[in-house]
Amino acid sequence: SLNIMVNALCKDGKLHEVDGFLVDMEKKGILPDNVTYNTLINERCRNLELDKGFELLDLMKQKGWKPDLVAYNSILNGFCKTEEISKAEKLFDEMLELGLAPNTSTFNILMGIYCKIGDSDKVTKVLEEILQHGLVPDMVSFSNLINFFAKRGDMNRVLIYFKEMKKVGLAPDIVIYTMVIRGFCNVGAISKAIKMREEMVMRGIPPDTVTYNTILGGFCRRRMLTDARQLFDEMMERGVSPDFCSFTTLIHGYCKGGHVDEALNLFDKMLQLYLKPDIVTYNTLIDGLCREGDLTKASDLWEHMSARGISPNRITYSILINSYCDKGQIEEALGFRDEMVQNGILVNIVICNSLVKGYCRSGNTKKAQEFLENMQKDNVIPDSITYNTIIHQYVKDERISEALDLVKKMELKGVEPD
RNA sequence: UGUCUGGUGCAUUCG
Repeated sequence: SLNIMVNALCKDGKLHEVDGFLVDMEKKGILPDNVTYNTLINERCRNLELDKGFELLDLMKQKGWKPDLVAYNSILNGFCKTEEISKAEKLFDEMLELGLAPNTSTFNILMGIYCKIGDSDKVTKVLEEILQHGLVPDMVSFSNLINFFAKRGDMNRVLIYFKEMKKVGLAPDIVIYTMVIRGFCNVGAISKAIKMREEMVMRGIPPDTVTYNTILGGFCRRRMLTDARQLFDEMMERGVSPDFCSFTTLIHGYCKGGHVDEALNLFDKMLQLYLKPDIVTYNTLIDGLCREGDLTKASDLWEHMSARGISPNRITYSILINSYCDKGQIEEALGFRDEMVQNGILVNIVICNSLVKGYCRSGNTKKAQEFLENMQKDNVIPDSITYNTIIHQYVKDERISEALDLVKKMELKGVEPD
């Protein structure tokens, strides 16, 4: 019951109240046990306070408790969250030396790290290790695997794991199905995505709003706006209400398809339904309007947004900056950048790349190249897009030798030309 | 009583 209380306090984010509570309990003669310590260690690690976690680990040893697998898993998870991979790997080896047999959770934590850094070989290896240790991958393992490979469009792998999980008696849930659908959409296999939706319905898992939004996004990316609209209407009929994401997705589709008018209609409809547009909705529309050259409406929306208490974020600014850069109006773009920085938002690589383009378009490749050199001072490292932008401009201007020089330069800097 | 993952929408070059 002490542990239940401690656990409840941790889940409520009231870690600071735990110490007092433990003191009170100690007066009554109730002492923490290893589960108590594990709970606290885990909470500290989740809050990225690994040093505190280790302190607790020492404390529990002092009190005569032997840290068990759960304690180590918590700390391992802490290293995972802070992406201290070598420390995590070291700790894992230590666990083995201590004779602590890892469980599936241990491997899931490791797999999580490799997913995060995008190391697909290691991800696969962890799965093999699970099997080598005589363990069984669980729902979390499969979630990780399917999510990871679906995002990268490796649908062969996704289907292998999807089948495998069924084989070991795990029923894919709505999230798994949606991840698979998203993967198919990403590789443009819309019909397979739709088949998946049918399968989930057959298995008694009706698609929810997120599932629909995923398919909607797939249609929109492939410019299948009629299908998208049909699906959107179908949602209503089936009682799965479109949410603000559904609207934004469709608005995005219409904007990219050059139907900003229809996008604006949807925006009105959204307001009528009392669905609150968020910053993404506004950004999407502002981008669409800028591309149309309708700066009046774009700035109307900016006002509308501000009036509703939503502040422009880095992407909002990048949209405006990019719009001016496209037109070669570098001074206006720089003005917005300055305003942004004054508002405490830092430049990033996307914005710098836009500005490089702005210099190129205003006929000043020299300035563009200067800017490229200087952006490192802002802790922004030029990437292949930065170089490509200028190279393309040189090619367009038939200044081939300068283009080749820059290719050499990017190779020298360790940026891969494509 | 304690440990692990999760699904949808916005900006930069070329595509």
